[in-house]
Amino acid sequence: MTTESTPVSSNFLRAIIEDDLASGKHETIVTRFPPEPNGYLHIGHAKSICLNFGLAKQFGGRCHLRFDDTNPAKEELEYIESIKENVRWLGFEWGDHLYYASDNFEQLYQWAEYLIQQGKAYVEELSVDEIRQYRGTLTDPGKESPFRNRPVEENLDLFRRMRAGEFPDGAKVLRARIDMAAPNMNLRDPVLYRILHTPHPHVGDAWRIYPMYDFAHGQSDAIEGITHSICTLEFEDHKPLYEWFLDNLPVPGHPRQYEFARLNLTYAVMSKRKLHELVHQGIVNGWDDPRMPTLSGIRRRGYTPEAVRAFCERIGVGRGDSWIDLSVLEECVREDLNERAPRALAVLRPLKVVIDNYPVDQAEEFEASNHPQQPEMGSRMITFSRELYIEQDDFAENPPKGFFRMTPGSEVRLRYAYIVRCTGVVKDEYGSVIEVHCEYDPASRGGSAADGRKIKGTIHWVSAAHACDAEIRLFDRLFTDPNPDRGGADYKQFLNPDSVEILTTAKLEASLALADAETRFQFERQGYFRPDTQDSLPGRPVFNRIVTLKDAWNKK
RNA sequence: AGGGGUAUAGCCAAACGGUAAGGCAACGGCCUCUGACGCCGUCAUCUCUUGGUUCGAAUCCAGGUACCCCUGCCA
Repeated sequence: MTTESTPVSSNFLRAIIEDDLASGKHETIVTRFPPEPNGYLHIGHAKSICLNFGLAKQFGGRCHLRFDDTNPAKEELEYIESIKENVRWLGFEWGDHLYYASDNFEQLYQWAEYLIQQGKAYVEELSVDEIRQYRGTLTDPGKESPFRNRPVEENLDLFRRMRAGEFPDGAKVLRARIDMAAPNMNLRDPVLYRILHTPHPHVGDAWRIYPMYDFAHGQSDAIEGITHSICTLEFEDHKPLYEWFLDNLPVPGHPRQYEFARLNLTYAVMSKRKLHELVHQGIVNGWDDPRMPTLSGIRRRGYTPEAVRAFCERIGVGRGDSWIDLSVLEECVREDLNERAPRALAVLRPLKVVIDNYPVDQAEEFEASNHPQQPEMGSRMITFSRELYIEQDDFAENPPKGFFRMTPGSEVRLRYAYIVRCTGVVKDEYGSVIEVHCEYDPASRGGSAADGRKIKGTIHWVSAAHACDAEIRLFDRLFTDPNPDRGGADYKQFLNPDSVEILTTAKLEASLALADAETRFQFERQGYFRPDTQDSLPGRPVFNRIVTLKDAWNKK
């Protein structure tokens, strides 16, 4: 029910599409999100998903979901499923347009033979090392392979035998015959096919040879009728090759590739290799660990798809490297949740309070608004009694200047209940305050003073006898450095040892005991929380902190 | 410098030869039964730099500088 109010601003991709539509170059646009199913999607992918699906939606076109599954050595069914689920969760639909590059393998193979017949591809028998040496360097041209000029028939025969599985992995490859002296390394006779006796997650054991990305991507775009093939900057160098295939093959269309800068987030790592490492070395608890920048992690943490979409719109899109501050993402969830999260009272680190002048056996209920700014969200009753818990941070025996919570001798309001005055404390043998004593003002029932006096501070509380015990997990950034990738140093040295704090003695208002796992709450004065989807149990909830509330006091 | 890119505020980012949008952050102030939310205000005489063209330049031209990407049978 949340509307995304983030204004749609101009960017170079929208401008290109507007021009193409206005000039009549295209009547409708077709984009695609083309993940390789070799890992879980992360927030950087969300940028690409929002761009591709968002652009298609904005301009009345369509967006395909296509698995770029050309390397079975790294790809798995598990990843295919998680990717579909994540895209759906983000709020996008591909309808009938689910594709796999591997569905095009036969066509790609035929095109490879076509290239051979045209004298534009050949079977290479040099070893990996030799190919590397022959390739030359960034500043020196490469040299031609001794196999580069063999007859078409011989190439065809060898290639067919590669397909038939006659040769072991690595024995041969098929290469395009372009230009070993090209300044663009991608044009120095790129490899088109390699031999891989590995079953494929989507097409099973049908193939012994698999096409490389470059030989599959553009042609798949053409087959699907993609008009705008949007990818990240590192593929810009591949564009001449992308064009070369489209120009030299009888493809049914000619998509155009456009590049944008990938998302970088502070206090996070985004490379698949590093995310794999965090998971497989047990540094985090799986791909959906709430501290992970994966969509699964963000989702479990409690972020909403609306917030992630708003984030992707807000950060814009350009062609220069940029690092978005984590706080931008956090602010997006706060904005979303502030609108719609019901409020509740929860004490994370309890400090016992006894209201000495309140009857021992008495309990009374107060009506608490579920959302003070949105009365239509209703209210619930909270129970008050003689013994309560308040937040340890909300009491100070020797308050710093400007502190207006509970402190000996002064008044503070217990939200929705009464105004109380602290009259004394009980300390343990080490001098720590373990219990606070107060007297309440019976004339302030509901929280307002009968004489109209202003009470500066209002704190949250929970009745000791009526509270629900809970575990609460406080997450913080995974790294201590804003750029853990910096300078090639080992990013793991920047792991934040306090990235998660588990509080096992939290006390919640009773209404939270059976909280629905999909409901996000604002625990007043603290932050937004949601029950953990794996570990929360009815009556014994486990809450994840999604994000804190802004805190002008703590900042001082 | 082999090739390809990018330079606008602390972080993103508009502007398409007509006199520097917007968001986040920050900083003041107001409001407040959440130190939240909300509201008001401040925040680039200037667009990496040096020249040039022009009545007029972030936008065009020339030369510098900085940073990013490319030598996988990965994508």
